[in-house]
Amino acid sequence: MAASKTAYHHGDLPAACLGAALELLEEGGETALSLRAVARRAGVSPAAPYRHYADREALISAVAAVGYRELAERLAAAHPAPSTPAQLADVAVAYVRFALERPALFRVMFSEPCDRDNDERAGAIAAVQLYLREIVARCFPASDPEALAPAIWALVHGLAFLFLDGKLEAPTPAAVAERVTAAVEAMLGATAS
Amino acid sequence: MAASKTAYHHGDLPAACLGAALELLEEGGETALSLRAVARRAGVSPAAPYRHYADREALISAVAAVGYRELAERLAAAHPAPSTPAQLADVAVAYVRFALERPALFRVMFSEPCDRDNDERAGAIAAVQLYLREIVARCFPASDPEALAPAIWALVHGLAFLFLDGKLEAPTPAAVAERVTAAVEAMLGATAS
DNA sequence: TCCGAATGTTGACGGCGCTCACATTAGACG
DNA sequence: CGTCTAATGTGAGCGCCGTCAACATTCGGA
Repeated sequence: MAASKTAYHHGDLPAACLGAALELLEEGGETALSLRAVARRAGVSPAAPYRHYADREALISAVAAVGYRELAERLAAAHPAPSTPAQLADVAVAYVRFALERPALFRVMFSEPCDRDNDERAGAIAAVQLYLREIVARCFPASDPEALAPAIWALVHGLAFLFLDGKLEAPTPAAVAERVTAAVEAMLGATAS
Repeated sequence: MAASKTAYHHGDLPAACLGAALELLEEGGETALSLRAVARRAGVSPAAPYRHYADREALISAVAAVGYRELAERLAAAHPAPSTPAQLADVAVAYVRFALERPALFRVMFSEPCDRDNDERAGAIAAVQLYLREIVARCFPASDPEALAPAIWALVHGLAFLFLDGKLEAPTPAAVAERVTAAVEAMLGATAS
């Protein structure tokens, strides 16, 4: 739009690449996310993205960062500040639902060695951990959050991946939600009582 | 060895490909596992593997199947028939340790859409589920295995991936084991009591 | 012994990530 | 308002990849 007059300089290639990458991911999965395809979609030569992203990994990290933000929004929308196991289960369902609705994005967020040098990703992870610790402290005041928070994250994260990879089956989103709440309550209901 | 006289027909190319694939995976991670590299290592032309594996996916599925067998062995070695939460925790530690010691193989086993048409993979998954259900029935006779077994698998599986992807930190294998047992007991100790 | 089926080779196609030399332009500075 | 530099995009090209089709070789049964 703002750059239509020149046709040489794009205007905002970094953002355009990010958008194109997210679209490609949605449409064709991880494999469809190639730098060349991104460049094509942005209407630019194959080498242009390299001015803004060091390599494919860098673009993917940027995509992952977007994913972290969207996941955080979804969790907050499920419940802003859960304080009971049932509310925690709602957040867990939102987590798994996000994974199943945007599988490629979720995989990009978590299925990579996750280079430490990316501050944005590291920050997002730290934020998740802090967020979880608060929830656990509210829901289970008697527990040790240092042990329970990672355990809960692992439980939910594991459910997400097992469903994603077809290791656990559930025909409908509602069935998924049911199995997730069942799993969470099977573990945490007991802990709470 | 047995095929050195002809030099045209390999002798057992499928097995050689599988072996080469596992080696490449160990040495260079997922990215190093290309059909061409496998063919090179097997001392054969790039197109030869296609006589035995329909495509890259098929080879990878075969690799994954090997991984499932090895994982099963490791779990059985940790404890043949766990019947207490502590013994279950040992199995959990073995699971996570396997993931961390052979990260690329573990990723291949679980980080793929897992095409349904592969009986071998589907069978392996079913076996894991059955195995787990038995353990749960032994450890927590009062519980509903239908809900608890997937939950436990998810917990351990999630721990494995979070460690693998650097989302949870632990400097040494011993520290990993400690965190895993802590997580398992934080959840299951309460359930058992 | 001979012939078909199984197996391996050669060569090719398009796509990929990435690099380098070059072209174009924006924007700071005089 | 002009000029020069740094930022940005282009084009060509490298080696790798997955995959296929046509061809060569060999094994095993009739």
